[in-house]
Amino acid sequence: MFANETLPEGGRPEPTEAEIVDQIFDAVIDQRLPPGAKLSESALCEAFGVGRMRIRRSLLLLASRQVVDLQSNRGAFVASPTAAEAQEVFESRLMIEPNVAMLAAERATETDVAMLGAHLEKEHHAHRSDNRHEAIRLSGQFHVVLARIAANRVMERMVKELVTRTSLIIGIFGAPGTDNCRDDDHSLILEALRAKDAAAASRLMSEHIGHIQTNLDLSKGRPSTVDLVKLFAS
Amino acid sequence: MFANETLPEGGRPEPTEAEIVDQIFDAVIDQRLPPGAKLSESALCEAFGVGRMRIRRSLLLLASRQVVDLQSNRGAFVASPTAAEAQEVFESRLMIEPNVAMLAAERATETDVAMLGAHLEKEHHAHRSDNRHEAIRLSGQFHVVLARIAANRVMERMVKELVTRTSLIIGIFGAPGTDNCRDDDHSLILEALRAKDAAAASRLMSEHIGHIQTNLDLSKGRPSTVDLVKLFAS
DNA sequence: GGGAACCATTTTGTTAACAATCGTGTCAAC
DNA sequence: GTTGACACGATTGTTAACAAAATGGTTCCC
Repeated sequence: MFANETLPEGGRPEPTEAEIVDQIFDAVIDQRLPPGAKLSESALCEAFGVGRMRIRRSLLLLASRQVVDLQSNRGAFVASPTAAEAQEVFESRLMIEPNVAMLAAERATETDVAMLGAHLEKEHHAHRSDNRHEAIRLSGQFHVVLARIAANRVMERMVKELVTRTSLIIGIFGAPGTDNCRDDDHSLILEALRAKDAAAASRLMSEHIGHIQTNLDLSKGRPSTVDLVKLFAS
Repeated sequence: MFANETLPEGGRPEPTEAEIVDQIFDAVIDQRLPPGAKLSESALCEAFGVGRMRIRRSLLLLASRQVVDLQSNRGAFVASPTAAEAQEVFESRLMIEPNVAMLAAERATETDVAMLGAHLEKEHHAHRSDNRHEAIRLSGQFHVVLARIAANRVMERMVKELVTRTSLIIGIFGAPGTDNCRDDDHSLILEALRAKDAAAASRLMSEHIGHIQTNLDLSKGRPSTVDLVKLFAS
């Protein structure tokens, strides 16, 4: 009679922890959830329609991937990477993603290339129609799709985490107007995949990450604990 | 009166989740916990002297790092990587660790080199005294220490996870007698660090991981679900 | 008027009891 | 003697009530 027993009443089928985590990841990537945002348990319970236990597990998983900051007796907050952490994230991306792009170029089937092409098309479309959140989300997702083409789940998880943290970093250290990924770079990488040119894919990815980093000002940062002193001086 | 309120009675000061996770990591690395071992909640509660809640959180964290396998309504088991997963782990290590070694060579202070030297000395000692578990543990730890010298926490966490999973892989696919890391390789890497030769450190690490992989037979593996069919055919 | 202490409310953390599921052993039937 | 079903025990999963901590507002004192 009922398609799913766990439907309370015409609602949705009770998201699992992984789904909750993914949704929060996406919200962080496209900057609907800014760094420092409070993630109160009760609000999340209502938002996802699940019990507190599941929310707490999800928050723990998010914390284990450095996307949320779990403060004792205070609650969960979207992480606010420091300049030092930002440095580490980009350093890691520069270590990992060129190799991922290389692998992807070696392993991409025609189907993969077509899929990535379609993804890029959506990216362009979102850009043209000024759909900012969608554009940012797809732009980050591009890197994850590439990792999926490389067919290495370890790398895929890693890239997803790093892309998400990069969104937070851009939110803190980025110039307000600039995009995080210029999609021209993505187009070039797609071409390298299409040509099965692994070396080019690797090089282009290095440059691409360099471009992202260029648009940041890691010195501006967010108040560390001493900011109050500066404020007091003025 | 009492040094710590949370001492039940002369016991230890209630390990935190991170400590429990670390201890289980260590036990997996030095193969005291073999792949597939059952990790029952009650046993762990008793072992660590903590409540069930903390154990469950720890298991969730371990599962999120692919070190334990959480099966619904059945319990937690130490992970048993498949051949495909093993392939992904080594692929990832080959992407990451040469770069980590490179960074470490660039950034190692004299103190770092001395510390790593001391670590290697302990490694040799454990080998000479046939302390198998200690030798394996230190051997794996070497890679983590290197990542710490590279001063990148993202990479450090990653390396720790990959080293741990490698121990499981060796437990499944490795020849029983062989060591996972030949410490000669480690000595060479230390020399590269001492000489601040980043390129050599990177190359040596690549070769080293290749050596580990050489001692595996990814075809032997453990029965997948289809084994019954093969058995039936014979 | 400003500041500090106090109390109330809200939110998080923990504990314990309950429910559900799985594995195992037993018993009966074929 | 083997196979199937059944029931028991043990272990995991969930829920709900409780305890503790922090935030915010109020009041009192200086």
